[in-house]
Amino acid sequence: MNHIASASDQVRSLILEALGRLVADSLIPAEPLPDFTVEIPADHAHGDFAANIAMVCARPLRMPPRKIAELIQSALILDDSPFDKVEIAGPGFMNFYLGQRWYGDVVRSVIAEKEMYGKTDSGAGKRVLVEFVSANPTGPMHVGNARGGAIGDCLASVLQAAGYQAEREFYINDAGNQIEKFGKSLSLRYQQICSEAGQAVCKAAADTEQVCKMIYGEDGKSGEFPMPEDVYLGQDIIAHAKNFYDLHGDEFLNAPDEERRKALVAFALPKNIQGLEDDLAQYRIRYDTWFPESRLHADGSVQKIIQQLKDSGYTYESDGALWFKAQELGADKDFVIVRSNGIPTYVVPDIAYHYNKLVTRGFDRAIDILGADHHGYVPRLKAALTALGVDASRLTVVLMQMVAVMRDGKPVKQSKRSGKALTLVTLLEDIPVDAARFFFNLREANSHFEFDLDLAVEKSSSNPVYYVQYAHARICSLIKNLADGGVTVPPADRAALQLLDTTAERVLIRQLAMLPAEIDAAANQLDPSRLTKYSVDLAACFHKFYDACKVRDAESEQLRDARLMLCEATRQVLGNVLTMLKVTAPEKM
RNA sequence: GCGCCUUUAACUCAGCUGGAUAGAGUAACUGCCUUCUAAGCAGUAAGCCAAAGGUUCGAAUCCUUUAAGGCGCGCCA
Repeated sequence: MNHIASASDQVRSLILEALGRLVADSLIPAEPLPDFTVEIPADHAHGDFAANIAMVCARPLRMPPRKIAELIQSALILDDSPFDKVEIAGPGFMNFYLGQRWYGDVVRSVIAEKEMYGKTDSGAGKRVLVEFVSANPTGPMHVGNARGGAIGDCLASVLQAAGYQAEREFYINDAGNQIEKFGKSLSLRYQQICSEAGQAVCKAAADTEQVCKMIYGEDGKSGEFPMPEDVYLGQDIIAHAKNFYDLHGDEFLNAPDEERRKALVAFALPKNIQGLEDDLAQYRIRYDTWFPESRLHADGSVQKIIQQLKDSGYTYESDGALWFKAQELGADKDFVIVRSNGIPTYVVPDIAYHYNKLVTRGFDRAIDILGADHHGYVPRLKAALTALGVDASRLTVVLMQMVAVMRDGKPVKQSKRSGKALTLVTLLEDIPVDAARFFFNLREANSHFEFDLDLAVEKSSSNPVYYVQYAHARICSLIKNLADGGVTVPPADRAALQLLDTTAERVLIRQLAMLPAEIDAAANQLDPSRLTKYSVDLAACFHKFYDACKVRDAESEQLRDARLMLCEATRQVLGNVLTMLKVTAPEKM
């Protein structure tokens, strides 16, 4: 039950009814009315809902706003409404104040609806595919993937809570140039290991890890084991080569280049993909689908898309390559889809992939979580979909700004190529999953994010996740204490709940009431960080209530029971939100 | 050169479709545990909302210009 939305709707209809009476009594002229807003004022001294009807009517009615407000007020009938009173304030705002019954109803709803409380059906069962992380399987995941993971996973949860049929998907780039590069890198490392110098290292080193370190050297490419420019240098590549060597010895050393690379990729790639799956599982992310790019090549989708693009008339040949007229469809410039060497560029599988999502599999919407460095590519992808006759607005790309990793107050360079970037796994060795997920979801995707390593490693109370978890643990402990004394949470009782009338109690209840509206807002704006912020606010409301109101030693048993119900409702809501964020809700800390 | 993003307190950031005296958390300083978890609460101090114009009853929010920073602009992915 969304008590906020329903109260807000009632403000609107009460005003419209009042205006109708005023017109009927000829107290105001029958003019068409402009739109007006009903909002929740920042300061609750200004009521629980404020309407600007009088101000927006000033011009068409040619009357001062406060005068209009007074007329409307005199015509309002508040009986049977959730409101106690209406006041006129400031330049002509009409401030509506909720009555005690409304507050009690919120608590009753939460307790009755339990883990269902907060869910809405705004999504009307529409099928949405959320694709996120989709990290390159040629190496480990980095900090940016950690952010994308937290955002994408929570967004999917939020959409589900808002009544969408949301699925999570990981797109595996297991084809194309980067796989070539992967093979080349593995092959070179394998050859190095087979070499005399490599064998010497293997004998001298105690284990594979040490072999990797020694071969990697200072920067991964110099010293005894030089590497060219266009390869992956990370130690994980060396480890794969070494493991492959341990299995096969040098039997592939003199094999044709192509064959050696193929064997190495076939050996290493599945391991990497499994690694991604394991690491993400540790990060509490489980995908509905792992979709391999190679499938689109194998089933002819890529070739078919090229033909369809040609048929659309939006292609032309130039310099022996096939170009797509993206500019005519809103993108910044045209781009190549098939190189002069006959190999399609990376965008083609991408187009085929999104076509697969929206047409072949028939999702109503596709949402991609991408790093901001891909922003230039989005209009191109959309242009291609448009050419294919797909409504491009069904694809929404949520861009996340880069994560700036800070150590000792200075930015840490994230070099992907040298393999020295901070990995998700390393990160999770230092900070708990709860903290990482919460932290990466604290800011909206579009905000530039500063990740302070020293702070994250600290595990200190400055991390807001503890603040929220503490509120939950505090309630659990409180309820347990009372239960030990024979006092259990009573069945929702309307009369008792009327007693919750102090500021702290009412503020807390209003915050409980906000959950469904927050979920809808987060789903509409594709911004799951709203829920994280909501949980912090809710925890703050509870801590204040806890400080201001005694439960066990309340003035009366009835009040004690009412407060106990409020605690239970708060525990429920905190739990519901933390579940969505996949952060644990501890019973004690 | 062109495009996208950002600029709010000492630091990290909120501020919903324009609304009433600009918010939180850190850090600083003051108080509050013989009573339900002090990982908490209350308070003090801290701001020319990057700058300048414009739109209107009303602007941190919308428009234009400027400045600073980040990221893109390949027959790489």
